[in-house]
Amino acid sequence: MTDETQALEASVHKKWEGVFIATPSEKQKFYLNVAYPYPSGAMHVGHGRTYIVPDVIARFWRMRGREVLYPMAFHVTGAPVIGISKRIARNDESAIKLYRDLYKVPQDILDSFTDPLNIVNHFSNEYERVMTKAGLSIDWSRRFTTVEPTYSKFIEWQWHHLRAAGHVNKGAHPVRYCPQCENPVGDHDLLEGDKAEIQKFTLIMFTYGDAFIPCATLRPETIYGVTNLWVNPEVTYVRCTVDGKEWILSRQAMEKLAFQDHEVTETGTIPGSELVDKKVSHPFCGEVTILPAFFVDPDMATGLVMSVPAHAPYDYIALRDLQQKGKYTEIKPVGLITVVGYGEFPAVEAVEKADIINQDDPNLEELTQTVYSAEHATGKMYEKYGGKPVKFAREEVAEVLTEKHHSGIMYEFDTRPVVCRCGARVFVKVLHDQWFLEYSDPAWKKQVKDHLEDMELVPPEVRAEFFRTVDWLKDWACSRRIGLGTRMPWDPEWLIEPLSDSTVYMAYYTIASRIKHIDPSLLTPEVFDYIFLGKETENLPERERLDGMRKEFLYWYPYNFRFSAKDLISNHLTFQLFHHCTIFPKEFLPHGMVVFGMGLLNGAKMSSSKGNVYLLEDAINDFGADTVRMFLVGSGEPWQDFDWRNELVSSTRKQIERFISTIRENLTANGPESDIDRWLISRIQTHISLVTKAMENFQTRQALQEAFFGIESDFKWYRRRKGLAAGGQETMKYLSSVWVRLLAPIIPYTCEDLWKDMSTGLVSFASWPEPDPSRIDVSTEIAEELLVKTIEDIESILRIMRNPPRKVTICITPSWKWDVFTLIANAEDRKNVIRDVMQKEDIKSRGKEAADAVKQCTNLFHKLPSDLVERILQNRPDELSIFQSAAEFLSKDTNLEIEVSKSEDCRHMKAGSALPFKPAIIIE
RNA sequence: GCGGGGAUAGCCAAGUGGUCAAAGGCGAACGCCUCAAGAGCGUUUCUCGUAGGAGUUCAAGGGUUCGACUCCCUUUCCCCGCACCA
Repeated sequence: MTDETQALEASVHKKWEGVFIATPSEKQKFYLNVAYPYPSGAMHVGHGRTYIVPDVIARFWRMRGREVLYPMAFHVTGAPVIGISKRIARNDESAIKLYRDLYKVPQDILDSFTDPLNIVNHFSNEYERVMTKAGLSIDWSRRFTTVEPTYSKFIEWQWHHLRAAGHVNKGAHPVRYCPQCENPVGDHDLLEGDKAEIQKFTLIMFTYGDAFIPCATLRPETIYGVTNLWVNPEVTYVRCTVDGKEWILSRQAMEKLAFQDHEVTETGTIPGSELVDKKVSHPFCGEVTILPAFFVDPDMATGLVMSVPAHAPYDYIALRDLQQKGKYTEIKPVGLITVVGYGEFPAVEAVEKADIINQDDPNLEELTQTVYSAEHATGKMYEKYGGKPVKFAREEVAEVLTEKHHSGIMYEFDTRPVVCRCGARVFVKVLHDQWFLEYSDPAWKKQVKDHLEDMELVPPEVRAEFFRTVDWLKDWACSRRIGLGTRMPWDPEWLIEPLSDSTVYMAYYTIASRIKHIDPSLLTPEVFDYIFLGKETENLPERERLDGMRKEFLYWYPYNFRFSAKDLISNHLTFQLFHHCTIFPKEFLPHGMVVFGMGLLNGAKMSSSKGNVYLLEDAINDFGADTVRMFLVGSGEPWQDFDWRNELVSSTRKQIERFISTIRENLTANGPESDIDRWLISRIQTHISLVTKAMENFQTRQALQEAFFGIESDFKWYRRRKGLAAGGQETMKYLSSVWVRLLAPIIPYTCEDLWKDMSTGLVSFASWPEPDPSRIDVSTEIAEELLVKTIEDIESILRIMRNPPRKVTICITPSWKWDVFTLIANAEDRKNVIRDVMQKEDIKSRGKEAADAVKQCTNLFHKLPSDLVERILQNRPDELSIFQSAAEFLSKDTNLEIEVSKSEDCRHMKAGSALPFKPAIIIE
């Protein structure tokens, strides 16, 4: 960035101090907001776009005379900063490197990061500083963080309502858990196995003497087909008391169950080999034998497996292996499911068909999947087992087993190992007394869907995804043991989960600057009931202040648009609808959402940990804020993914410089006005309309294209037509004034600076240009279009000519061809138009010439853009005088002698090929 | 795997049945200007073409249609989400 730009930005900043504070007024409001940041690091250019695009929209509506509220706050609840501060305290090298080198945190501040609050405080301030630097027109008077006592009071109020509505309930919940850290672990905390999912197995309890042997299965309905159990003879199993009952299972399984809600005590061991050939029994399959199998993994579920050879390829293969050695030949598969495309024993069939050799065959896994999916999709239980489709029977059987036959649940990862960052193995732990938000509630879902129908969603493609998300959401564990945040008002042992304390804060913004003046201890739920719901209670404190807040809320709410990247659709953006629907009456429900695409840096994902980031502040320092803004806006529409490439940014800088010098020159222009001035002014009206429309639709890129390049290219034509003559004084003033205002939302610094020499006041609050239909001059525009097209044709001919040209003759079409063209264009019946036209006396009399003209005009009609055809029909141009008055220009422009004549006055054979809007061109 | 969205010239992108060889920007080439460089301006940028034209294209394959980048089907590839995490 040059010193000049730096000085410019600094001087503009002074003018903007405090001016974007939004206050309710007589004006119509426009309230937009963005998902607030979690300030655990520095902003990069991807964040930049997230806040700059809404700023462009905010600036646009402000200029259109709306009272605009664009607030910002900081989300500091949750656990990440706690981890960060621990790592810094521990002197973890990669953490130190990230914060010291990439985020450029000074050493003394870094030292203070051992307190997590210092991290978020530091970066909140950084965010505000850099956002301001980027020219964001944010009302900072409403800034808050989510750990302030005042905000906590607001959250408590919100949660009272959620609970009163019956949406918060208690339950147990399986989570990934690290015994060493004594904490649940998320994806980010995992060294290995971050894709592992928790699977829910049903434990089928086989009776073995006085003990149970539990077998874990995902397919409880197959219990009817069990022919034997599998045990690994090389493994030593344990006997233990589980919740007062004797179980036999692998040691690993015992350890796992201890985390899953069971009281477990080891009482002895038993070698697997000892279990071989022993009998177990279950009411649903009778007595079966335990057989040896080496595929049984003691670290998978219970370490003992029930065998259903009819429907499970592994079981069949293991059995076949044994039987081929002449053992257990009396055991036969027992079928229980009919499947489309398979016979009595699908697994047997599949295995034999695939030529599986033994139980170590690598293709077995895939084969198993195929059989399982087929059975799940089309399988039906035998009549004697209920006859229901497998997908329904599965749950029903599990239920019966649980209720009557001692079955329970065991959770297990689908892939292993799962390892915590600390190096310890991760287990599935069942957390108790968890609070849940019941997003599964169909009635609640319905409320949200009904409201979604009425919402404005940009781009429209995301609508389907929102509906899918609502359908798909299950109960959400919303209480936490660790992290920063607000405590559950009725159960202060628990903290409110961070995504769940950030769903209605858009309402809090409306009162954020006023509520600071009230002692938090006075902020009872009744106070908020009054502010947000208008509910009166006796003895409300600070009545006057509350009235002020009530007024603000009523003025601003509901918000007009919320902006966020698309990755938040499946949680935050949908959550906030759920919460709004419960807490606020219909008239305060969100009006719209704009969903952004993701950001790339040099074609790769931006990632702080991989060092693939470009900090927003660096970008601003390197190129200037306006350049960064214009590049980000120009790289794609908000909902498209975008890619930041440094080498492309510098040309944006040049464009802004070109704009500045054009405006500066134009302001000193002192020429007289002429036809071409009328043309330019006419064109500007169209540009104003198009830019306005694009902005209204959040098409910021389209708006930029139209406002910058659209006007620039017309201006270039204007300069070309003017030649050396000075621009028209009034026209240039008008152009500059409109142009600067149209670009002000996108490059506000540049425009603010230019504006000071053109008008009083700030361009940020100047009125948005309005198109003036009376200044549209259709015939002048048509005339210029004719010239442009003709020049293009001349150039196209010159390009392929070999001999040096000297003179160009332009032959204008006779008016009867215009009549033909008009008839064709207006004809309702496309197919017979030629015949109809040839019926006309005056045309028919011209014979072959007329017939040719009809064909050519038809052709031409199809080639010209339809809107142009319409315009030239309504304003048939006087081609002769257009070319006569432009002859001098054409001559200079082409550097050739130009002659204009009517085609009937011209002897050249080509003269007859003249058509409407396409004069014959003869170059010699 | 499941759900949602995509694939257009070197790159970013506009374009939803004819008006499309396909807007605009970037990049590149050439020309003008200049002592020169840069900037600026102009032209070109799928292939061919001594007259404003012709030919082959819009991920791949198939289909509907007088006609498809645009509608339908299949395949391949890319992005987002798949949860207790901001």
